[in-house]
Amino acid sequence: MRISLEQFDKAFENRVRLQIMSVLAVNSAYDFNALKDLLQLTDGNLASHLKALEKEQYISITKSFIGRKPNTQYAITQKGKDAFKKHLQALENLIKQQK
Amino acid sequence: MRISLEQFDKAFENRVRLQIMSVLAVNSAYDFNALKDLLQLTDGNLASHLKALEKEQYISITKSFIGRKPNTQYAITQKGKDAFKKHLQALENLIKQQK
DNA sequence: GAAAGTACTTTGTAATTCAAAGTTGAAAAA
DNA sequence: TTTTTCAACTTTGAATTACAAAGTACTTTC
Repeated sequence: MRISLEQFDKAFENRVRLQIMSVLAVNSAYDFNALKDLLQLTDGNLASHLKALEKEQYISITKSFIGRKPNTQYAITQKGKDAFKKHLQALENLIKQQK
Repeated sequence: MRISLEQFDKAFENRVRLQIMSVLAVNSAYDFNALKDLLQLTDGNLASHLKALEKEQYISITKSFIGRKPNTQYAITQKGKDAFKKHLQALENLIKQQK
């Protein structure tokens, strides 16, 4: 017997990125500072994880101003949704085997 | 709101170790070559992942001979069971939020 | 004009991952 | 009895990843 490790998405192996995707999957958009607060990360670290997800085209970035303050919103893309769903399915299968 | 990233176990972040734990959770024991075959890894790579899990005391190692050949068996410990269960619970919660 | 806030980027260091090569000890083959 | 083989590692080295901290650019508020 063999197990394919490729059912799991490398981009979601890190728990910060897993959580970011989880948040963006259930919220139509989320901004930088709210994510930073939610996940308790330094801004540099958060920015680099977001960049990694953007590089995979799993999230999109929209910059604007709210009042006079700059605001960056992150949203999941269709590609991101598909990939995340597939990853969760793989995790679910693994969990199911345990029961 | 805040999310604790610590609900996820660092030792299980890597998908090789996640799969090893999954196999050992449902099999009372598994040997080196069977794991190697199952996961399609080089022996060095597998040995290092097993060592990482042993270091956490999540698995135990039993060396013996089968016929005249050396055989190393790996088994999950109680500590490993508890940690793995907790990790799966965290994953399950994350999945549940998506539905 | 100084300080503060947003959202980065850069820098530097430490940790992680992996393949490949080397090692050990016992057994089988020559 | 020397050699080869096999199991199960350990070591090495290189690439990648993760993270904090510091630096940057632009703007606004004091």
